[in-house]
Amino acid sequence: MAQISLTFPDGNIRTYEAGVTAAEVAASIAPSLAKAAISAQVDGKHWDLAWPITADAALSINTMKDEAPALELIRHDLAHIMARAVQELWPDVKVTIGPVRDQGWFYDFDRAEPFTPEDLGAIEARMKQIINAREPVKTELWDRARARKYYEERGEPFKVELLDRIPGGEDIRMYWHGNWQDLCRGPHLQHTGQVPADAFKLTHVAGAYWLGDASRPMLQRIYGVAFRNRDDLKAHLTMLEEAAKRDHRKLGREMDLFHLQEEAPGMVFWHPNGWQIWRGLEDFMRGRLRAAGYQEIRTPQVVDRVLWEKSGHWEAYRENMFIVEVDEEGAKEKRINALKPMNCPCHVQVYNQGLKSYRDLPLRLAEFGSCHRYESSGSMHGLMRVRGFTQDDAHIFCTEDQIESECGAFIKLLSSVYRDLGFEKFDIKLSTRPEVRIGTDAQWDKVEGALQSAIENLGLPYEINPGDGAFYGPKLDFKLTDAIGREWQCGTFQVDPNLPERLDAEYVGEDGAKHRPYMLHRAILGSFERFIGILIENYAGKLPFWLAPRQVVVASIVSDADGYVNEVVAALKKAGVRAEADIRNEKINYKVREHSVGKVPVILAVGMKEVEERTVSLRRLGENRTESLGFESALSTLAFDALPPPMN
RNA sequence: GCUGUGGUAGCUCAGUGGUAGAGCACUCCCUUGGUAAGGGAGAGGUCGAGAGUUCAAUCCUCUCUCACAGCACCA
Repeated sequence: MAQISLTFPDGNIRTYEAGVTAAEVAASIAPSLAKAAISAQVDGKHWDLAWPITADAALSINTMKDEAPALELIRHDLAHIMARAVQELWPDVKVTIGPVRDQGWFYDFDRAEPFTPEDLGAIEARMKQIINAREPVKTELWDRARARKYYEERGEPFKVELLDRIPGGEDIRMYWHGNWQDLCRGPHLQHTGQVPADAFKLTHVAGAYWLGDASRPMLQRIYGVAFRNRDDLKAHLTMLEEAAKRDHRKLGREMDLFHLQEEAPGMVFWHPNGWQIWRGLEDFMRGRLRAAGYQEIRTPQVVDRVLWEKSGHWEAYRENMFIVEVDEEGAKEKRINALKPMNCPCHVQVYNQGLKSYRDLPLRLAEFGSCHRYESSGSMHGLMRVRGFTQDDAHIFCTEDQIESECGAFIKLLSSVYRDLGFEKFDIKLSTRPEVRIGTDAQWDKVEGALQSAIENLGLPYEINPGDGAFYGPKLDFKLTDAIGREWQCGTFQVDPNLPERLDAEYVGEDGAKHRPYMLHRAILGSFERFIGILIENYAGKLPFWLAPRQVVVASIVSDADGYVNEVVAALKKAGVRAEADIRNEKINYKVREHSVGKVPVILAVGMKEVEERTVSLRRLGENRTESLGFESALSTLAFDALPPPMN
């Protein structure tokens, strides 16, 4: 037998016979390690303990303490155990695939009737039996023909199709969980008892297309979550509750911000409180854009199809456009217009008015552009995905040489905006040239390089998404992270030489000849609707003072203080603070509770003591203590807090 | 768009083949109370829309619509 050398994480090198399994290696080190082992890393690759190692390698043994491999194995084994449980309970159900995902796994089944919540309970119970039976997990390499025959005979058409999709050279591996087997590339645990029986939960059922293809059959997908121990599972379920508490749809109703209704699906009815947030955000952005050298414009909502044909949208995007037909007087045919789904073609129209010189570039045209897109019914979600929305859109017309500096300036602007809105962390993704594209490689080199060095000059980390750019140019996507760790893609920066070409934008260069400008599409918030939804969820409704729709409620403790309450409110309003009086015939406890639930950041309570001393008792949302302040000092403090974050 | 589940008072939800109920909110009365729900009374619903079955439909059937959870989509 040939010998191989295995290098351990501590640098030790040991010699074994070729074909030794990771389990045997673990046993050779210590019996306790053999017992604790769940899998191995062989040259960084996640390795089943039962697989033979045939060549020199770096090896480390994983135990349940190694979070990533442990979770992967637990979740992956649970997928198999669940599939086995389902087939034991309903033998005619066909199995398909069941990958590990996010916090757990799912498995897709082909079954005529949908699974019910009661079914999930039964499956879960059966799974626990399988786990408690400590059934051995075995792996075997099979001949492709044998595997195919096996699944054909068992009437498992989806498995046959999967088998046929495995590339020719690859091993066909079977995994047995007790007497039940599944086609799987592994690795897996050694026996089902290694899966913690109290740290998983089947969460829900949903339809899902076979292989994610809408033209293929719809299967029944069962989702589960799983962790290494019960506490982690609990923590996860608590986190879900926390996310549910922050749901902007719920908070939007409670805080009386907006509503949606049947007659206008996907279009938001903003209430006074919600619209106040919007205006606060819009004014803030307007200030930042002005300071960054943008000029604000406004372009039409309804535009003739002719323009959309020129821009290419009619061909590529018509499915998603709201079409407006108009009977024009005396016309033989209806004139066809579309609600704009994007602002860019209109912005080129503004650019095209009057001859532009290279001296005018870069020209930055910004619009809080109201757009409409016919989103499919199933995709809409509160404010996060709507059919009518407003982008903080802008297009920068510039020369190729100006792209890099414009990109750098944009990232600076974006990061200051995110920071001031409470998002410290964001990621950048650079999407590079796709297979199908226009333009020469030299142009792509130059433009991609411009984006890349713009990011690098700012010393920011970024990832590359190879091949994910638009057909006309590369782009940057900016993803921010919210208070509970969720990521939201908001900002974007796209380089586009195509639309100026299609819509015939040009400028006169230094040489006196006409040139095509580049067009940079860029947004920071993305859409106001969605971004406000993100803000609400990020702050759990407790928006920063300057954005809060109702900033201060002045509440009387006894009705003899009502006059002073009104005086304080009037003074606050005059100082630019959004203040309201609460002089209802209710106890102060009641008022404090109601306005706390309503997420009002500051409550000023006023009783006879305050009237006599000309003070206020100030209570901030989320704090249980109160602070006594003089009238004037409260006024100046709150007036200062009401201002948006300053620019620097 | 697809699969599944839903739509009953402003909100959260119960309920029944014989045209409906709770809690909170709302209105009024009592209460003037010092920092997260004081007490009492009252008003409020075409039971998502349309069609069908039935002596009778909020309830059963069908269609539509919207919402929710996924999937697909997001040039």
